[in-house]
Amino acid sequence: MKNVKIPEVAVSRLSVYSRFLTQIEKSGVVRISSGEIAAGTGGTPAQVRKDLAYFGEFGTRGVGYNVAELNKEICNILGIGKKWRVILVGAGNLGSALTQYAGFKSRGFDIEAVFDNDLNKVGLRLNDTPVMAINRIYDYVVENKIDIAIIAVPDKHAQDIADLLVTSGIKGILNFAPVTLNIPEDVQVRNVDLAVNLEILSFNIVVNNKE
Amino acid sequence: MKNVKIPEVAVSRLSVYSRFLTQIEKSGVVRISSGEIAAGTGGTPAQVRKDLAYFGEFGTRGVGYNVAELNKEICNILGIGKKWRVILVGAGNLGSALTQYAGFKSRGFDIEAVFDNDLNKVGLRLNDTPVMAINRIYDYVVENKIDIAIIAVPDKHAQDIADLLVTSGIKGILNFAPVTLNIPEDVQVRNVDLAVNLEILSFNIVVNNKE
DNA sequence: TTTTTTTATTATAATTAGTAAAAATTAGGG
DNA sequence: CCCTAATTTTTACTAATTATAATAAAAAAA
Repeated sequence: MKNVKIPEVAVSRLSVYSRFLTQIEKSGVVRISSGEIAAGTGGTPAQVRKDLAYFGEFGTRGVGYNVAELNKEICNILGIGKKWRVILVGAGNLGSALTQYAGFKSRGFDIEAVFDNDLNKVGLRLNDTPVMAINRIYDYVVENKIDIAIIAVPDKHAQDIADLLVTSGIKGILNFAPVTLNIPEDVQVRNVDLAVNLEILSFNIVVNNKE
Repeated sequence: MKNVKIPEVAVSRLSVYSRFLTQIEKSGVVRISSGEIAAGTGGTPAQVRKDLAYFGEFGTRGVGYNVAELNKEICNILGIGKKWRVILVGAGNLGSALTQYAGFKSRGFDIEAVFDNDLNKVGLRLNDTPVMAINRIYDYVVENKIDIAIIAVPDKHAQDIADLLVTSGIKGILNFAPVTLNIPEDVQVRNVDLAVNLEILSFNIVVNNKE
């Protein structure tokens, strides 16, 4: 493996390229140029090529890229299709939305169990996914070798859940609680803060109107 | 206003600082240093200071920052407390979760109406927010001077909704549909792609395990 | 064969982050 | 009450990262 650090923004763009390519592939297009990828994903051709160049040579000069082939490569790079084992903690509104979210399943991230501390929910199914008690997380993760956990619990419980998950050997956490989690370095974390996005938008609107 | 471009990552960090300060303020802390802010938000002291320095001098040398004062400044910078008028398009699972999302309301972003094309939902209330028909969006945005719209509709409808919103004079769009929207430059857009985050996580796990 | 298209690679520029030095404030000791 | 030491921000500078542009190479078309 190449020993250059890959910028995280580049990785996130790869993900977007892949989504675009999947869509394009369905519509029967076989070959595509960096310019077309850029147009479809809101970037520049140079950046598309640069992002891909981090990982290898996937195109043919004078021709472009083979859609299916390139998409396969990107999926490999991103670790999609590895059949990650994923659980969700928190069966609230957001949790419920996430179990339904088509974008997860279609990309190989299938939530197989939901955990909640509300005993009225335990034993039921949330959009066809079984709901279990929080105190069963540890055993479940260990026994089923769960890779990734999605945290969608209220702020104040997030760190406790995270600690529990870390102890049980989870590899990655996607955190929707708007708090900064304290997690050991070898466990990967991504924070999705919905309010932050709205606030950046707000800032941009204000700046834009001032100019 | 200063004429230096502010990095978007800096803005997003400001948002996180503010959230942290709000929390700290509640617990009665009056003064705080950049180091403490960094520790609480997962950054470095230098970066905290740098981010703040883009906008002015908020601290006192040898002392630190006044928690309440600094938070107020950041909120001003981000445009929080401006009482943005926000609507949501799409009353599905995700939409439902978003109307409930505490992080929005507590930061001044109160969703005042929801729009959906399912006539069975129209006229009802989604978590206390009225649901209206899609074809009323234009008039509603114009008449009520709506600032921001949140798009939480299926992919294939997202661009149409966006076009409609743009025509009606919206200032900003928070897009949850995993597609690249075509929007004029003077309208601000933020894309929140949940699957992308999971894929970056996946990539990081793979890379981490290889090392 | 020559021109056009398009990628890969290298080089340059721009942006962003980090470091170190300077300045200001507080607090303690003489 | 003044001086010194400790703390912490501000500012200027340096380093690292990321993006853009330019160039070279390969393939296809004319």
